[in-house]
Amino acid sequence: MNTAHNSSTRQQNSSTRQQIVDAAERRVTQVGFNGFSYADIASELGLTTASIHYHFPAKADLGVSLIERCEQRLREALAQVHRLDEDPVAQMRRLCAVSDSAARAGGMCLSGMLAAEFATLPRHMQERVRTLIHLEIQWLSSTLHEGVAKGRFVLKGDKTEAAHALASALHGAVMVSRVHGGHEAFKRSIDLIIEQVCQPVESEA
Amino acid sequence: MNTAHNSSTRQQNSSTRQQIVDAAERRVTQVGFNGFSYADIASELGLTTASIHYHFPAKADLGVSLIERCEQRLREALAQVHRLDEDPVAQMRRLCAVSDSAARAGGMCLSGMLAAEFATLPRHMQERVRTLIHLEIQWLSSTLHEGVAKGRFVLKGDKTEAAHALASALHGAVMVSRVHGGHEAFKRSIDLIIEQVCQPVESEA
DNA sequence: CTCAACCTATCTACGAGTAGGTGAGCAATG
DNA sequence: CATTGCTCACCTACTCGTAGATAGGTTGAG
Repeated sequence: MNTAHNSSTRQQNSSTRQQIVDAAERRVTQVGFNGFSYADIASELGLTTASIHYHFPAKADLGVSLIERCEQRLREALAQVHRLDEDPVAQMRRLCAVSDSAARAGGMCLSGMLAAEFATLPRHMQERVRTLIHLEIQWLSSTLHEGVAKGRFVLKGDKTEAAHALASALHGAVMVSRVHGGHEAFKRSIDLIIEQVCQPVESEA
Repeated sequence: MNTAHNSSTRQQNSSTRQQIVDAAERRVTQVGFNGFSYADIASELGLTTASIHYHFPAKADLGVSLIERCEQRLREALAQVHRLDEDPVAQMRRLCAVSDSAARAGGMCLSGMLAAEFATLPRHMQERVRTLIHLEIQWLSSTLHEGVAKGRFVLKGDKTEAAHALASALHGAVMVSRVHGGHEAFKRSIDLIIEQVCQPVESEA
């Protein structure tokens, strides 16, 4: 279940801590950061709230860890993409897949949910949310640049603006489709948006 | 202070009740339905929480009133549009203006925020949120139909799908831009999306 | 023996909701 | 036309539950 041999730096036990963050992430995507309590996670994991406070003294600490992990995953995926020189259209599909799994589960992306809750979040979390969303848009933007350069996308205007619009559409589609239309509507929406905004040139049939 | 002469049907005093709903709406668009308390509204209006409970026994009642009022405004606007046979491109701009004012204020649309909070809302509110979003999409859809018929939009695919995508993009743009890019980014995003998805034919210069 | 990783027990706060009271305004009636 | 009675709109003063957080004890592995 747990492949970590802790051979690396330190990070103590990590199993329980990991599970807490996992559970918190699931909750956030479903009910938001303010929608769950330590008690919820504790009962799910068979712990007490005090034990969670041991790992994350304040809820904001848990929130920050959550975002940082998500951000790190994004950076790693981004590095992977650059290392493998992955096809831009495939990159785009990969990024959409994140939203897609969120939509399939009837939840939202971490970043989207936290953007909605933004005004109620602790300062530290707000800054992290900003950088997380910024990173998403950067990814989209660089994918578009690369895709246009390689002739895989057709796109006249500014790439950063298009990236911003695509990120908006993705997060919006997840949000809207979970109350109206469901996962099918989500897929049709983003297919349409991607098609219209950056006109991907599929490899061929 | 109170301009109501109660000469009409009934609806009792309505002034305070109105103010409560107004205050609640402002709060919801900024911090969400779960982000404010009766105490917040009470102190803003110089009342006690008990007084608000008098008008809205449970918070869910306030929430439902909130949504119903919003829905009614939408229906009225829709009726107005049909009565005046307003230009489809102008209709589209009008609907965008709602999101625009929300984005300008750094908040979200009522429907968008409630969609994000969906899983934590009382059942009664959930149903209303569904119909509200449904109505928005219907409006967009009929506007697109009409616009295409009148040659004001260029749009090949299914209108309902495009409407869904547009609604998603609008709500997403409001949500994303308030944590990254601000109002300017919002405007650029929706301009781009509208342009790409339905290619409005402007009257002329 | 020490320390990480839990636990029990408790505190404080705040939020939703309730109970019951007050006073202004109006309506009917003796 | 003054009295009685009712209701609306608000109040004070709570209850009850829950959430975040703390203090300090226990356990088990190295």
